Amino acid sequence: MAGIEEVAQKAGVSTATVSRALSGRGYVSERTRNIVQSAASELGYVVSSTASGLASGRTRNIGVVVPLLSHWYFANVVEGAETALLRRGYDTTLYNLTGGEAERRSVFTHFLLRKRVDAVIAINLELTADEVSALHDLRKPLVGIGGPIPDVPTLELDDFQVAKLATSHLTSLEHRRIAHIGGGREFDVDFHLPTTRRRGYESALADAGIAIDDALVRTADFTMKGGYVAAKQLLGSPANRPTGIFAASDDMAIGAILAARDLGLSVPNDVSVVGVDDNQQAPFFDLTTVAQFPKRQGETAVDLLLAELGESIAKPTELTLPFELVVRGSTSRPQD
Amino acid sequence: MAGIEEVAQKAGVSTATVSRALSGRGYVSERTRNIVQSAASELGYVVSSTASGLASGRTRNIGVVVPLLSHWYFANVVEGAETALLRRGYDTTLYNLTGGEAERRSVFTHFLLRKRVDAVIAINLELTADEVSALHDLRKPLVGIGGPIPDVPTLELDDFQVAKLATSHLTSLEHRRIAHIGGGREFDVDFHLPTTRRRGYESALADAGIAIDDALVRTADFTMKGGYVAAKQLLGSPANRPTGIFAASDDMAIGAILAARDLGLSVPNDVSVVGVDDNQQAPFFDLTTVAQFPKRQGETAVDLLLAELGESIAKPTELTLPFELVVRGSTSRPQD
DNA sequence: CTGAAAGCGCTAACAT
DNA sequence: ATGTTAGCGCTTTCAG
Repeated sequence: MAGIEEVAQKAGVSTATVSRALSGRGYVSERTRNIVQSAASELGYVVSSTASGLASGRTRNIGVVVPLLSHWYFANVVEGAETALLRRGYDTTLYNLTGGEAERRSVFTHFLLRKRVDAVIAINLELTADEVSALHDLRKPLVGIGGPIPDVPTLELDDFQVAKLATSHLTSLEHRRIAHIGGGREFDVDFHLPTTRRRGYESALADAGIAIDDALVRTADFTMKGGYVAAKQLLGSPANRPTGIFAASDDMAIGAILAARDLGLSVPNDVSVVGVDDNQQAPFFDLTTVAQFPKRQGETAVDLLLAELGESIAKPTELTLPFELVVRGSTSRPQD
Repeated sequence: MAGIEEVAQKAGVSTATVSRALSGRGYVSERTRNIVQSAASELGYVVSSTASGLASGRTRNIGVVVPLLSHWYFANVVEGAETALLRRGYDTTLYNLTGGEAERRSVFTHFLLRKRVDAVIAINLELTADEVSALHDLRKPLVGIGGPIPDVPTLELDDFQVAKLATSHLTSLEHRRIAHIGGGREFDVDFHLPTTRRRGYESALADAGIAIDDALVRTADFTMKGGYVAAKQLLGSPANRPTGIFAASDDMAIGAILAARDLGLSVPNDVSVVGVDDNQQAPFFDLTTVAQFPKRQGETAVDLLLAELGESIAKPTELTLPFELVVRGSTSRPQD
């Protein structure tokens, strides 16, 4: 375990120069840098992050906080962020808040404050003013993904437009009876995603001159099963069966497709289905959906954060996340 | 940002005592400890992990290395590990190796060596002797999940018995024509999981006096689509259609169920299907499967590791991971 | 059981 | 462009 001293000796320079050569801060001649770098790699020298962190106040470690790692979306955001960070020489320290209020509090009052991280990415978390200011007091930059947090730059998906796009796809195919499977009230905490998506759906209907029919709106829990159950209700009703369904997630949309099949209805001939996400299963089920790009979201958050930390990175100016309609085989004009 | 000095002052003791009181190492009287603790919490003092790490050589941070975070299994193992670590006051630093050989090398020759972590959990990675000894030279304990690594304690699932259990479930229901959808050669690197599961399948058949028929063995890529395609082949063949299918993962098993449906075959009446994993979708598809418990696997790895680090934790003695047959509606006696 | 003081290994003025 | 040196904020001997 060689130390900086040995590298300095071997390279015939001072430890300060070694530090400068290896970290890239301060002036070092090309020549010296090369000498130092080869000395370091010959000795297998790697800086001690604790020593460097103590001396400089920078750890090259970013905290990433998620509500539930085992969910497709979060795992992908984290994966994207981790990859981008690693490429820049940063470590990723993960905080998964599945353990309830006490765990969340301990993360924010203890773990994030012990100066292990230079900055924090908060995914889909509505941070309290206290949580934000504790971090700001420590001069830790903070960026959010998924919804507005006061005083924090946040990457947001325009859920209204996403829903409107999905629904408009159906109206443009001349569907008139379009159902919506959205999220229940229990998912409306934090950033009101279910309500916003529902409003987008309604707006698209309004644009097409279609009256809103509450009987065509169901709520579920974002799972396949929830979508299945809701779709059974919608499609089983003898009168007024919808010819199109907009589900607020791919999982629910896939549930709806399976429900249609079980009722002997053909997708898309009898009923068209659109989802949101473009998750792993969407291509297999040939699902038309509005894609969002969680990995890229993680990368963008990293760019934003590192730019704030003063790394030479073009700071993303657009904080609105991209989305895109992916048309596959689950939608078509209504039959007859 | 109070420092240890201020806490010491407020509590009327030396910084050494504060350190001992807060870290729990060394003797401190009950009374003093209480005084120190309240002084610390009143001041909002949290130790600086860099300073503490530099002075003590311990970071209270564990590195977790996975091949692909966005996969159900890995996300769950990491989630289990993170939860267990957080409870013990440890941070989790994540390394996701999706970026290929260069990334892997940089993680092992650089990131893991800069003394940011006290120990490493390697999930489903066949570490080279060099990788292992680099870590051992730094006195970093290492535990593996998923396959044997020389000189490293590793939690292993007995894939042979898992496959045998799944297949025996079918033979015990008196199926005689049992197909297997396994993993292809490209998944046989690292720990030879596909081969081992196939041997378990064959062993169960042998026990039941059933001859092995290569026409009933297909390989796929562990996805729904792969399972679907393989099952279509198996179930579409006019002669010799199997009455049971053992798929080496739930995703492939679900693909097989969907293939059967598309052929107009009923599950389980015309064909029974068993998977491995008990993943999130398994209950919805009413899939009989051999469950493994990734979250618990992560927790067990943490217990093993922290015991090696000298934390007061009962060291798990059983390094073989539990599994369990979960019988749902996708299997029954063959009809006729 | 507690205090004094010497580092832990590096970085960042400051000087040259 | 490089060297000198004083810390960074703790932990841990060693004394008492």
